[in-house]
Amino acid sequence: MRRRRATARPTLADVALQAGVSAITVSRFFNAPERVGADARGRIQTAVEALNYVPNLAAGGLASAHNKVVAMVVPNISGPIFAHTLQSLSDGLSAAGYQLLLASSYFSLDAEERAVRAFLGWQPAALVLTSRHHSPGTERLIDSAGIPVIETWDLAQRRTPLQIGFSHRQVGRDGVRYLVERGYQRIAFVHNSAAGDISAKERCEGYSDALKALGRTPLPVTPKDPDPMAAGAEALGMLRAQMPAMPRPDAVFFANDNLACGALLAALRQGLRVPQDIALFGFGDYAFSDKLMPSLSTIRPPAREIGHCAAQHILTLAAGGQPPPHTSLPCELIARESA
Amino acid sequence: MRRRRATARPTLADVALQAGVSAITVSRFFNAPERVGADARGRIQTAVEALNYVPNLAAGGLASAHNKVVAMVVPNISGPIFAHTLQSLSDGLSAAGYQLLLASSYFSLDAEERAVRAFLGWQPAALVLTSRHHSPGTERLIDSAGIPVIETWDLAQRRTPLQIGFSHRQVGRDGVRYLVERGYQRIAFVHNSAAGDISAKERCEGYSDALKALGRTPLPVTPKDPDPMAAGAEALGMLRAQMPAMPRPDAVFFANDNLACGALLAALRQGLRVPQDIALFGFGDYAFSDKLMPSLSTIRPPAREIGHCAAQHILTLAAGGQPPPHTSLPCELIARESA
DNA sequence: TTGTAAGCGTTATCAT
DNA sequence: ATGATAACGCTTACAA
Repeated sequence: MRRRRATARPTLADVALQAGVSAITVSRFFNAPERVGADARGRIQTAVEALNYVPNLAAGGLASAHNKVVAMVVPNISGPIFAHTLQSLSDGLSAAGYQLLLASSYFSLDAEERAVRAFLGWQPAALVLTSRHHSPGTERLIDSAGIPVIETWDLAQRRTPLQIGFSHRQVGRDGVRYLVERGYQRIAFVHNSAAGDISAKERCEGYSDALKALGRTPLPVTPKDPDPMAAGAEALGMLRAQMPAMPRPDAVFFANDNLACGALLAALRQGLRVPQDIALFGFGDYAFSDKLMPSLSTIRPPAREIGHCAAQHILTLAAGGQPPPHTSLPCELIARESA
Repeated sequence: MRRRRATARPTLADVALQAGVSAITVSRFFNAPERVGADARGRIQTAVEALNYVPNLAAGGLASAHNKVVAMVVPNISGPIFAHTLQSLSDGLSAAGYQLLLASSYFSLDAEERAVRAFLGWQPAALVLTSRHHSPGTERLIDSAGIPVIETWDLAQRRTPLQIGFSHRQVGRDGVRYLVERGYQRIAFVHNSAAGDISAKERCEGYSDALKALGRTPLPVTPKDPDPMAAGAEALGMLRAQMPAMPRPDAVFFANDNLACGALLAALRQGLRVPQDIALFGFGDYAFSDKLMPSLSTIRPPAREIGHCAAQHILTLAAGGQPPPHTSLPCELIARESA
């Protein structure tokens, strides 16, 4: 049959011919140089440079069933925090010659499933997901994937997948404890349900648990606006408009810093003093959070650390090692001016 | 020779066997379903679901020399702006079934070259780069790559690669014109050379050109601190410490909003009024820029639009079309409070 | 240290 | 509409 080489790119065979060795020796030159004789090595090096040869990784992966690719699904790439995890994961992997395949789910379990299905086709060395909540289809794919799966940004005892993250419930509890210690009496929680962010719901549950344990009544608020900044402002309005019989909250815990920021700017526009009239507390420690005036008190998740740790785990697995199934990385409570 | 199937994953042949057709028919089921008979289609569908079959894309790409992957190199993933381009590129491509391979260069031409070399091994459908400045090695790789290359975030008449972006020199000129129209007399430019960001240098050149055209003297300042916020504060100090014989600048144009933000916060700490005592102007329109008080006047680059346009170009190319070689996307000057 | 042969899972080509 | 066969470019297994 006629050859059907699509590109004019040189192959291993071309390099071998030019260097006067066999193809397998050129293959070894790339994968185990120490097993190639010094003068063969020199001739191969020359040929590679002359031809501008780049190994075809798809072919290599097919032959070895071992692709140097890692796939990650994040809720969104351009968000203020997941990008840090991506960055550190990418850095840790590229140092070891791995490539990163990326997709975003926008907090949609269906989109996540589509991305996972597509990724599996590349037989990646590992699959990194965000959160531990998936569709049944995703679960099925993962189970039959035959490749390591790492769930990040979350932590709960669970079976197969490796987990690297923290407890969102604990974040809710920690925020409440901080606000209570500061003397705040009526603490509300604002949670933008529009996002479909299950982890945010868990932070809210932690908040509720902590308040109930103190004998206080949780006050969850769910604004409707899809834009988080606008939703924050909306929530502030809802809380200020409470029935007069019911005393207004003196502190508000937000599911993320975008919501908190929207509320903070709205509060300032309305002439409210923060934190004297109302204290505001966030989650995420976004880039703007320390630049607001007053600066935003918040909880910083270990975004970079998660990516770094995931990269280490993957390299450990590739080396035949066995990383710990659950890695708990601490969040950091950052006390600033707003609460 | 003994089989060496590494994974237990089902293959096309397994599906074919179960569906009672040949492998090539199953291949058609995925790539051209309309060319498969209705009842064969039904049996194949059943078999695919029963086996949880996912096609091996590396094998398909090898056979067809046509991988549904696009590779992109950005200076950094977690930066405030490139993430938007990544996000829109990823969205545009994943809708068409393409995957995104990602690497970051940290403004290092060598790191870019390494990433390009690794990417080329995947024979991607297209290679998307940031800026038009590359190492000679990268140029060589690109030339012999045989795949479309798109340079983004930059624009200058040039040969092979497609370009999608804007003129950084023009950004420098536009900023100057705005500040001059506002009546500022002595306009400095702050540029953190530590970043190795060639595009920022071009913005500085545009600034210099514009001032010279007006018969004024450019006043470029290059702080040393590697941290951009700190560098902005440092630059402010340098400018305030000018010789008394030389009047202090009344406006400062920063190469990016991080620098401007650092200067803004430092100015407020020093009791300076912005913009009355000193006007500050940035570039990038980062997430915090409209939240500062005073809010930061800046120029917004078409980050999302670039990614979207790149995705369109790639799909056009894949369909055999010929996208325009140079696409100019406008920046938007955003007049806020700081200048 | 180096080579030969077979096979990885898919698609292009040609045939029916 | 469906199939047989030969590639695609590389690596494993075994041999020398």
